[in-house]
Amino acid sequence: MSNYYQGTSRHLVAVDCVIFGYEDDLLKILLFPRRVEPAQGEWSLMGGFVDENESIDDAAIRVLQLTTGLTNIFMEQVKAFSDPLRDPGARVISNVYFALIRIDRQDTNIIQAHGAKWWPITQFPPLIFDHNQMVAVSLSRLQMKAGLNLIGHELLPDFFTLRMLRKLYEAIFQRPLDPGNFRKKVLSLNVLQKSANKDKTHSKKGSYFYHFEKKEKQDNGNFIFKL
Amino acid sequence: MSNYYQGTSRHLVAVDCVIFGYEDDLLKILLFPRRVEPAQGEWSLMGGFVDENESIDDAAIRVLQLTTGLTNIFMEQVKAFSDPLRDPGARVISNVYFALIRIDRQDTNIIQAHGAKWWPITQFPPLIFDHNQMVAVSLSRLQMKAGLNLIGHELLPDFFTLRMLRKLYEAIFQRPLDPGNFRKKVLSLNVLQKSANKDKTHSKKGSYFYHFEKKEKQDNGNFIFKL
DNA sequence: ACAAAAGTGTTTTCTCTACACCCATGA
DNA sequence: TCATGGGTGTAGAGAAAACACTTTTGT
Repeated sequence: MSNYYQGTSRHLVAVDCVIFGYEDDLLKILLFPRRVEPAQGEWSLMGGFVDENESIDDAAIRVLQLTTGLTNIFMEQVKAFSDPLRDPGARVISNVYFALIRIDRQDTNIIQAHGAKWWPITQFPPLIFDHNQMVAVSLSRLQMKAGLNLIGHELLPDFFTLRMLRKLYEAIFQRPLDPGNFRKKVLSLNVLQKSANKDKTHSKKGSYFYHFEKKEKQDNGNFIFKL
Repeated sequence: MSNYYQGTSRHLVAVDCVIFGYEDDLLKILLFPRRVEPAQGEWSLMGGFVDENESIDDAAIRVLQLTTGLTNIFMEQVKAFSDPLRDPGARVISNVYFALIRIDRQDTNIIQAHGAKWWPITQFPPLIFDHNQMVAVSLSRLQMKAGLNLIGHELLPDFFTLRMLRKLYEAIFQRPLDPGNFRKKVLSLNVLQKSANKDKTHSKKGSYFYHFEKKEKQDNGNFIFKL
């Protein structure tokens, strides 16, 4: 084997996770007070370093598991942030992931042990380093994904009303959507199954709960919503 | 400053570039015979390691400059490939970029000095490691981008016919496009300026040359073509 | 009875698509 | 004049948007 690889720089490589959740009709992100210097105590995304023998995907999965107690989370690589000066503590190349989790399923103890807090995407404190930018890029990636596929499975409880799904999309795209048109569009995709029960908390009439059909015949390739 | 960053693994970080060009009505990629072991002599993307004090963007720009002689190239980060075993020579995390260059502007000497060769995207030799996958992901990213913005500025000569632009899109999406509809759609974007000259090589009547207007008022946010 | 949200239907507008058809010109 | 690609026009399908209207039920 050659020594081609010798004499070249080696880098600290990290992952940072933009963790999205949905609660109280609001799209939220999970933020943590940073435990170490520099910028100790300030709000940041949760991250961690990539180990010798794991892929960065695996590193992100590990970080998510440690911070939320959840496995099998939907998650997608966003992009790498690599300005040599982005982290004043050291030269760290960070790979950003966005994750979608169901807040109702998280392990509250683990979350609290980290001092983590859910913040609305429309109103969260300033973040360290380039983490604000990471959130912004992740949100637009989430919008892109939500326009391509019907998400909700990843963010809502098993059973949800069309109102909830619409509110979720309104939170993601940050604009109101016509209830009637939304309903027609979503149901035309034939991936939702109506249940027998109704949610009566928001209206006298009540709205039916739906849930996602088992086998995902998704990836229709067409856009659901204009962005 | 804390020693939080100590004791963590350091990694070789590389960039690999999927270089797209357009020639003879074909979308092509630029491939290189690998100069070092392992897999010496086999076809691969051009890549290089990220130095201590450069961003990975800068590393990609540097690699592009070294291999094509071009600066100021359009280029976009695609994703990181990080399987610990992806490179049998060492554990290397590679960030893939796709670049769009005008073949007519490249520095032929530099290209030839590397033994590089342009291959049609529809027919190129097997590549080393996970480079085939890198090309596949980059192509679909290119399709996404071409559907969002009108590209062509990055791949075509300054003056081009609508035929050329259409052929480019046909090459990118790998399907025929209706000439009349394509013309109407593209011209409705109001970013092309008709010139006085005609190209008579493809028809007796000749087709006008167009060029992109100076100030890009692009990013209309809407899709140009269904994917 | 009424208010309020769930749910349905209708109308208008816009875009995509297919395809017919005219135009210009070199051979 | 005729074949060929350039360029224009048009009719139909389908989707999106706007919005009127009906249903249900707790208060």
